[in-house]
Amino acid sequence: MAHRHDSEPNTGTAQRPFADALARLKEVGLRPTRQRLALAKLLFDGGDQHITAEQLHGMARNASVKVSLATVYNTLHQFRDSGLLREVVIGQGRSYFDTNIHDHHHFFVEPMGQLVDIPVDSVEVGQLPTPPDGTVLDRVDVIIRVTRSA
Amino acid sequence: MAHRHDSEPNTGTAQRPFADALARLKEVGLRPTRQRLALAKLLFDGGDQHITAEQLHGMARNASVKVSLATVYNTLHQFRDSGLLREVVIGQGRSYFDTNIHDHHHFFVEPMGQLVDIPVDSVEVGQLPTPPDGTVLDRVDVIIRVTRSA
DNA sequence: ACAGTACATTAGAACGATTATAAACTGTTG
DNA sequence: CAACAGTTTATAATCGTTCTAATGTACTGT
Ligand SMILES: [Mn+2]
Ligand SMILES: [Mn+2]
Ligand SMILES: [Zn+2]
Ligand SMILES: [Zn+2]
Repeated sequence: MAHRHDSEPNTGTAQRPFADALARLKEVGLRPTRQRLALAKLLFDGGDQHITAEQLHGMARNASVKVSLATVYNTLHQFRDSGLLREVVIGQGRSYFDTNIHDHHHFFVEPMGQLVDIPVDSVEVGQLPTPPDGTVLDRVDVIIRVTRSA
Repeated sequence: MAHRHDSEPNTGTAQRPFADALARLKEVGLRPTRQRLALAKLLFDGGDQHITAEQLHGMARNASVKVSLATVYNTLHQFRDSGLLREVVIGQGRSYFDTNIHDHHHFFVEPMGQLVDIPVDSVEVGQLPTPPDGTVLDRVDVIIRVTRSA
């Protein structure tokens, strides 16, 4: 299986943060290298987050993990391709990688570009129109753009 | 007024494509320069379109309109700020400028990145969650990602 | 019409995020 | 351990976009 579903019973990974990184990599068939283990830990320990490549690189540096920006990009893309992460492209040319891989939507707080999750059942999207000829539905993104008001 | 509403009676601009460009610029208080007139014509003559800066620059070149890419960007942004265009940021770092300024949503055909309009009442988005504290709702974008199937 | 001025256009450089390259390194297998 | 495939890395390249500052143009008042 490529990724885990929300409704599956918890297999333990969420509870054992330190052993988890290795298990995740094994599961998707990626070699557990120093860099991937460290990045997996940074990504999956603690709650869900929406993080850019630059930010993750900064977190790594901050945690004294020696890893190049190129590897951060490589790893994020591999994790995305393996279903460990979801990529959210939003704003001008910025990619966020979302550790919440369940079906959900987003608030996008401009202008600083912060993402906030919206549970999928908080938005009633009924009655989808049929896709254009020769195309098949991939995914529905609802982005609620909000701005600072205070 | 900053822009025209869907429900207003047609004031004639849609019917008189050639006189239209000038009228539109006047309406929003932009000087009718050679470049802006030419770009307005390319944008607003004919049906609605979703166009990138590069594409519009290409259309201009193709129509023997001498205009720099910088001016194409400047003009698109001015038109957007004036309410003549809507900007749709989607895909990795690409901006589309949408001549359909009415409230509506989009199919996004990957991987070539074509946009197709969805009338706003074809998608039932009810029951929006309340925005995060200190923020106020700006706009709701529904993007239905589809892929080639044939 | 003309000068004065604010606004607009432009080529080219700069930018920021991302992707490609190709050489050095490391995990795994036998 | 040897051998190989897979991985990491510094660095260059790319892409769309924005900035700069020099030149050109549209409007205003006389
Ligand atoms: Mn699934
Ligand atoms: Mn309106
Ligand atoms: Zn999310
Ligand atoms: Zn549209």
